[in-house]
Amino acid sequence: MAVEALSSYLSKGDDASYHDQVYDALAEALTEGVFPPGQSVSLRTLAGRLNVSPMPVREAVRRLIAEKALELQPSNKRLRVPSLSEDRLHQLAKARSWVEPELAAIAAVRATPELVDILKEEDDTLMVALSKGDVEGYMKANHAFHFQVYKAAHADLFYDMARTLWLQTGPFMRVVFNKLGTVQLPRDHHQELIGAFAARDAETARKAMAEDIEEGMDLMLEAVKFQAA
Amino acid sequence: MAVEALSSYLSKGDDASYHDQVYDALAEALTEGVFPPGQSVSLRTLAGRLNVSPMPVREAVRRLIAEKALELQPSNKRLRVPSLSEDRLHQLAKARSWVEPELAAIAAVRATPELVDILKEEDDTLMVALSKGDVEGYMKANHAFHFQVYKAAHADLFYDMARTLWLQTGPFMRVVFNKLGTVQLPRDHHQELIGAFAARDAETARKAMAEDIEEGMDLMLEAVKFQAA
DNA sequence: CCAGATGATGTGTGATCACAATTGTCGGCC
DNA sequence: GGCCGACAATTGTGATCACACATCATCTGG
Repeated sequence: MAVEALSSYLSKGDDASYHDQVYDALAEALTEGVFPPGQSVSLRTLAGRLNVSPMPVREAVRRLIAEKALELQPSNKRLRVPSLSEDRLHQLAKARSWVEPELAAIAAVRATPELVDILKEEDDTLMVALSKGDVEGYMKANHAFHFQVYKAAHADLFYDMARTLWLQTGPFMRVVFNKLGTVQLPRDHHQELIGAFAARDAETARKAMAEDIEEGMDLMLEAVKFQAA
Repeated sequence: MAVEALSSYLSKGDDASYHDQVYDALAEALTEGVFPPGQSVSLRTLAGRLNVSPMPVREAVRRLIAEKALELQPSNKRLRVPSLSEDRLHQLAKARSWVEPELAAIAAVRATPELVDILKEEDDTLMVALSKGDVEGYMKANHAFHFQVYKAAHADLFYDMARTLWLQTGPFMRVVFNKLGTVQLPRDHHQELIGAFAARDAETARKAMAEDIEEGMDLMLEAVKFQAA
């Protein structure tokens, strides 16, 4: 079970507070889809896996609940990784299709040659994972690529919105991509994006990012419709 | 000091958990601008004012920090109501100008005659507050009006995004509007909005909401520029 | 052999205590 | 009279305990 490997997500020797470290660990695990939707978790179990008392876990989890990355089931009040309804996934797609192209446009005009180089590297490791059929590696690299872009925009509010949206899509995305296999994964628009960044062309960057996201989310929307039937 | 009246925000006799009640109380107080930006607060003080132990307050506050409605100062790690930079306010304006018209458009096609009646009533109380020069009453009524619309959209994700954005703008809005007085407050587009709802016209509703928000946020942007000088 | 009651376990929630760090406040000194 | 240092109060963080409730296992009675 995935939960056991959690402690590897803990940043070691950090001077940040425990609940921040726990939050980071859980957030990363969630966006990378370590937890499948519907997975139930518990404070004490997580605390045990992370070698901390339940206290910091409570605060980290409270924050994740606020970001809809976790939920308390109304019936038993027990903790769980949320499943996505078709309606909610549709809203997520719309929201992502607005914020993330916006971030790409902002980042493009501020792009530096260094950033372009970093993006090329990230995209290389992504392609390697793809060719090896490594879904986990693909998701990790894809996440790294996108957020390298978003960080470069220096737009905190939008950045956090994107982060929250990925937090919600992560678990479901992992399930879908696992089922599809890397062969059917969307041919991403990262090359167009890198080109737009090199040229500092905001509108091309915006459009490339929009297409990248829409294709990915379309896959998930199809999957959720299929699952409903 | 505003903090003292906090207990009136607590929903009495509710069977919800304490931290939820505390959260609701603080959230409402923040969106209505009871706390000025920069105001420092403390867990034990809030707990005392709300007649609960510090424990539920910690969880409520943790959630509000996640939503950027409160912040921990990096230096002291002490709790504070955040101030808005011009850049952040700009992002808030952009985000609100996207989500809230979206919500209005969705709600418009689902509009019922009952909703239209409710909106008319809310708008009446808003106008009364305006004519009396009652800034607090205006903000309360305006908040109620908008979220009556957003609730009708039945789009949870967008709704929560709007809620979070209001949470962040609330404290600053109160300061600005207090300085301006109700005379200079933006002539809202609520009548157009109500008309669009009666006709179930999504695009007119979207445009009216967009203009409503942009005018309000423009006032705040001017204020923040003035304050910077 | 199976169904229903009963105890054991695990759950989130809240209270209380301990601790290190920061802030605020007095008193005394120059 | 104004500044500085020691002491007291307050802060957020974490750990531990208690409790009500839900879930699950076991055992008993038919």
